[in-house]
Amino acid sequence: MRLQKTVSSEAVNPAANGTADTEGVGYAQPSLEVLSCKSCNASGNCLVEQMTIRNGHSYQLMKNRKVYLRGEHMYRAEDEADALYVVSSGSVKSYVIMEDGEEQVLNFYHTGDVVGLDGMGADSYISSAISLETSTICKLPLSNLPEAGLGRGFLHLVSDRLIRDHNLMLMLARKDADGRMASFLVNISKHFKKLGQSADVFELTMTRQDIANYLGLAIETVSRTLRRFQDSGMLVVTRRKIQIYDFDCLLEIAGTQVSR
Amino acid sequence: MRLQKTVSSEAVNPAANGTADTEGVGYAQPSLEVLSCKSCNASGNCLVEQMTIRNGHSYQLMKNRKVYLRGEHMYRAEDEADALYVVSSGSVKSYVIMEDGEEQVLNFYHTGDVVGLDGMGADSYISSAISLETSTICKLPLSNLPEAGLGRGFLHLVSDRLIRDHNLMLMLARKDADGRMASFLVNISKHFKKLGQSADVFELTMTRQDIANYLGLAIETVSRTLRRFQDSGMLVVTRRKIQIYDFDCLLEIAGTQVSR
DNA sequence: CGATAAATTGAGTTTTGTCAATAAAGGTGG
DNA sequence: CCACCTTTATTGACAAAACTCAATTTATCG
Repeated sequence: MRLQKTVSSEAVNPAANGTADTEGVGYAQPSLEVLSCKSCNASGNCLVEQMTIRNGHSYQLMKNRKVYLRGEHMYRAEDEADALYVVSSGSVKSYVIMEDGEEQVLNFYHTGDVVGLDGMGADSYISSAISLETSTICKLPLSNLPEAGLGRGFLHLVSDRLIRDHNLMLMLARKDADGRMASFLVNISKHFKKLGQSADVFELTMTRQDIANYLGLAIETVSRTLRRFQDSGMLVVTRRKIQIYDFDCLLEIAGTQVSR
Repeated sequence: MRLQKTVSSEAVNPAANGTADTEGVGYAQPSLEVLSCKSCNASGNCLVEQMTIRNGHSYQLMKNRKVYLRGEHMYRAEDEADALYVVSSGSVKSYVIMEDGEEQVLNFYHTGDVVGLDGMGADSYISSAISLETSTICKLPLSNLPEAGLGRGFLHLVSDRLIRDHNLMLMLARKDADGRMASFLVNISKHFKKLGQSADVFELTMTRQDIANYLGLAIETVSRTLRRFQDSGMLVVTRRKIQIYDFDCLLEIAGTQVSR
């Protein structure tokens, strides 16, 4: 095997165990006012909002809002695939566990992203989704979908995800460690910028191990790459905090992106 | 850059130039009998068939059947995204061209596969699709879609594609050259088996360069890996013809797959 | 049959993974 | 509130896998 083996963070992270994520802990019960998509962090960026708002289903969507603590799962592989999840705030990791117990991170999701698309049209999920921090998540039952939201917005949602996946494939197939790391940072930075948050200073919510796993690198390579980026002066890393000083340079190292 | 650079096959392949693929060359004009999805090579495996047949749209789908010669494009990046394409027979490659003129192969498509999903919901395609051999392709105009086929079958179609992409991501992120090559062969073999064709003897329709590019390897590594597989006795390679003798061994080398 | 493209093979180098040791951070309980 | 323990991250030395360059062989196409 070419890469360092990793065990599932599920087995490691204490927060992932216990009953916390199987009970109704953290349910928000806000007033109708608050339930409007307009007041959501993701408003304007939430694709499901665009998808549903025309059909007057936004209220129902928001009513299923829930707070997930770090380590709590939205769903696990083999679970019945009965819903999509929209990240209202916070961040989520999706992953699969391989036969030998190794974990492969498939994607990270931030505010406005839709999680669980790969479960649609089938009985069960093939991946698992876990919250990386205290996150607010809107649950959209799939049973409501066919009638509610399969319009142009939904097609956009799907193709958008496909394109993001293609971007990752391109990154894994053709970029070296520097290129992968730079792409990763650039994508996160762009996302924050789109949300109106700081694009230059942000906190990573995933471990180095998660990043390495996602980028197909060894954890040591992630460490060393970040250090070299810092030594060259284009950013400063303080544990999980990233402070970008030369975004253009990062962009150049990142190279080609597949996007609209 | 970690990997060997490659130029677009479009610029190299003489069949890709000229007017052949912009005119109506190769249009099949069969009788209504032949137009039934039942008589199609992909029947029973064509997801769009499942998607449309209930709605009585199969006739319209088949009417747009066309033969593409090797090197002819279904669409190119930047083209208006106005249709999905179903491979009735033959094979197709989708790819993007990067800034520096390098090509990245995103996927290979065979009988029954749907090409062009990433163009949905947007104005234009971000990738290009080119026929690798003489292929028969059904065109499904997107303008017919919203009314025609957005049922359960379509959701399955989409999630199936997402899962295949995840499988590729997992392969690129965690497998060495042997694992990638074995996965590649196993997937193709399984597909042929599903179609009722030979799973042990088949012809690859893509160049070594395409394979290397798709798997994120150098072309020399592909050559050497195939040779080692042959030396170990598990298969025989004769140029593009593959004869598999020990499928189980190949499966073991391939390792974990993400699938239903 | 000649020219171009595709594929193979060998030699050498580089990137990145592996192993191992250490340091820093964060949480827990006395 | 501090000490301890676990988790996370960093750093160095070495090994291995894969890339690059170069030369050659084998197909393919006009």
